[in-house]
Amino acid sequence: MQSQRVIFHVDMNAFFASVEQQCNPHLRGKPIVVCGNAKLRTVVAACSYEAKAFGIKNGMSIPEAKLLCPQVIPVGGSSARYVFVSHRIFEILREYTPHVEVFSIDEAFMDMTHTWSLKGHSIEAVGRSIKKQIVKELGLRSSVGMAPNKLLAKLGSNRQKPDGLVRIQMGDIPTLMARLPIEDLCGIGKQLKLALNDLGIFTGADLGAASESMMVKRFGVYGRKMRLMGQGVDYSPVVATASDDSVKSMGHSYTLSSDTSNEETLRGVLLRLSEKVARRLRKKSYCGRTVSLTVRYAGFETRSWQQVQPENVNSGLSIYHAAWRLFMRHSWPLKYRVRLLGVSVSQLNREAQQLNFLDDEVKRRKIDACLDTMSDRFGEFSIVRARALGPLISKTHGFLKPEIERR
DNA sequence: TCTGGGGTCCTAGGACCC
DNA sequence: TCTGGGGTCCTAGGACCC
Repeated sequence: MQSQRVIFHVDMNAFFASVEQQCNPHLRGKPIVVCGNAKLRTVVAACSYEAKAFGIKNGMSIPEAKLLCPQVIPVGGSSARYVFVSHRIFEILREYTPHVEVFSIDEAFMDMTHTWSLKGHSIEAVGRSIKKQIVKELGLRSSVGMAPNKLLAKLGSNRQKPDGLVRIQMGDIPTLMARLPIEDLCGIGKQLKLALNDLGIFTGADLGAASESMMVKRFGVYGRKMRLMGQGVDYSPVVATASDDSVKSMGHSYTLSSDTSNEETLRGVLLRLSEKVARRLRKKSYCGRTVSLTVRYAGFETRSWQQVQPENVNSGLSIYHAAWRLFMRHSWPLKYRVRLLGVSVSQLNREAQQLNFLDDEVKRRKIDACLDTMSDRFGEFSIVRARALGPLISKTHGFLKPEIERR
């Protein structure tokens, strides 16, 4: 019975920006935005509440943010730091229940059905206790939503920010849905909102009252699911996240500092991305069978192609060769200059990469192992294949340059 | 808006096999 | 070969999330 479940959703407030402010006291109380290298084409990944007050939002370009708030401070993000803090947060949550589903780097669902009464005298008291512990240990504020299912728990944590604590019960649903814009429901984005609005559906209540056959006809199985969302119904279980085994793909992409059709530059970027993906795969003892290439052109048109490889790959060179083949087959000769390149590997598995250890294969593995050791010791890309230096030669593409100069 | 980077899941058509 | 139907894999693209 879903009405008997007790689900929490814990959502960190302005996570990256708060971590930065916590680590750098001089940033506290100031409007900051966390972004990639501010000199390149980047967008706001997170902004402090002081920045939000100026109307700055995630996804905005830096010039746009500066227009709204000239004194805004762009801060280059440090993902290792966020991952570290994130792990600690989830450890805290696991002290309350083993059923913790990691939803993103700063969010998790918890099934507290059988454990809340062991941890406090009321459901709200347990929520408060979690928030308090995160502040005490990490100095970070969070919002906690408590409800009979994941959909409503997430809605709850979103309703009060920062530092929220909101419980939604079955009896609250009619009032809540009557005024809730459909786009506030997790799973309804820009396109679905437009399509639903076209059908005269604007609130959660509209959605819940829509005809099921019409919804299924228009949206397929997801139509049925959305209609239930409008009724506040969600049967999906909290699936405890097993540390790394749930990963389905690993990839990296890079937006060039300016659009280019220079083959050497493109090859260099692709090789570096491939090495980066390969290194991550090896670090987690993964290899994968499918290599995908994403190309975004100057006009922002984005295409992707993939190919299953004859055998599992986790070496930078084999990923690069596969990606370059896809590029040559589908995107060469270029009609437009290239804005972004992305490489990813999917169909991951942990089986032995290759059975026949040919001489070349042994050599390749030695080189990879050596690259990994060097990168671990001296930082990523302290050592790279010569081809990856391609962009370094051209001054207009600062891909590797900042990395090298830092040393 | 001169528009990042990391993912997930779903769909639909074609190839291929039985 | 003027041919059915089901199952599975592969590929491309779209929508969503943070």
